[in-house]
Amino acid sequence: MTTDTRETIMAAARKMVQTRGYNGLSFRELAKEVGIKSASIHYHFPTKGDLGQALAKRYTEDGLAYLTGLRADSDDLNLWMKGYTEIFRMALVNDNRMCLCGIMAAEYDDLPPEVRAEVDAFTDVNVRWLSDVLSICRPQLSDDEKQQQALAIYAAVEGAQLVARGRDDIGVFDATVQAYRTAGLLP
Amino acid sequence: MTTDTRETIMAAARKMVQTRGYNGLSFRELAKEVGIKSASIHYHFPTKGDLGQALAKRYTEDGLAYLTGLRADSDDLNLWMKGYTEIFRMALVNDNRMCLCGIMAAEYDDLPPEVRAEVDAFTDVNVRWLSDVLSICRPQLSDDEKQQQALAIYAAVEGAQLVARGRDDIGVFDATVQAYRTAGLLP
DNA sequence: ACCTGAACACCGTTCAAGT
DNA sequence: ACCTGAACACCGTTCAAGT
Repeated sequence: MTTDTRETIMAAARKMVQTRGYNGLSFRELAKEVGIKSASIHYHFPTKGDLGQALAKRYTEDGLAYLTGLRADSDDLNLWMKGYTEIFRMALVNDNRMCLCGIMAAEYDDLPPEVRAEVDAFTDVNVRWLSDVLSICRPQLSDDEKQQQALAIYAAVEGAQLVARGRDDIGVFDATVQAYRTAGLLP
Repeated sequence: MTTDTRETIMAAARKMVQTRGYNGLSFRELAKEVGIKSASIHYHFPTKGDLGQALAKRYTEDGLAYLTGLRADSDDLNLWMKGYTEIFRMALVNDNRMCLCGIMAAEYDDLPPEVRAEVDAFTDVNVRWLSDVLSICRPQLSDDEKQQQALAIYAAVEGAQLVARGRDDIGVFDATVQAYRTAGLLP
């Protein structure tokens, strides 16, 4: 069995960013964890921006695969939305981490352009999926309204995660999402 | 007229943090803007944590004064809530900045304890004020329910700001808040 | 193909020294 | 009371050098 150094780097870096953000990611610390020198990280990812871009791209791909699977595995709307919020919930359960692109969105102005583009792409994937779900359960909405409603759902869930993370209390996340559901913001 | 160096530092630092976060705040850059050497910043704020703490404390005090004023100036619920979301809106209008404590919440794990405590205090002030407003317009709710509803409103608005900031589009913020209002999440 | 040590300009912090 | 230069251990990055 061969361990792919590039993948090892990405796995460790993803965890670091989900905990401390893009600015909090240190090549030297990362190198120590992987067991190589920090200069060697640059062999695999020439700049920190390249690494950030690769992380966000992979994160979005994995998320999209999960969301596509959700819709393929059942046609129960409740399961779909439960599965959607579950991604964000699991990040918190997993060492009180955040959504990779949510935490980097807060650092938006400090992000290299290539990372910024991938953070935007993650938002697009979320909005697109939610918008598709809304097409089914709220067919009376116009495309613009669906798009806007989807963005509102995404924003609210990211906010719930941000606030619950600060409280280090998964109960806050659950109760907040429940409040969204009760209000009818989530279908 | 005397210019208070300490205040000059805080004003410049607040803007930097609202744009690039606590980690993005550089003493050397800050010193350049203020016109002193970076070592001199340490005379006023021994550590970066001290500065961050002072910033968040001041930000919360100013916010609380504004919110208290809102309730004193009218007894129109709509004006209150309009005024509430307006704080977050203005940060975006003002060079696409974020709520000081919202952006620092994303860096929570990297924050010195004294800064963390002030970020928590800001959340508490928001939840308290919203909860008081809910006491008036939703008197049937229990204290726990009001508290939870207030937290959900705060989380949703922070999320709206985070996402709209990434889009650099005040229209996204407005439409998202409107979606919250329509859903009945905001009173 | 993959890794390294050494150097560079950055960072927060400390401290002895200046006025 | 307020500021400074110099030093320290950090940071991302570069590059010539190793295997």
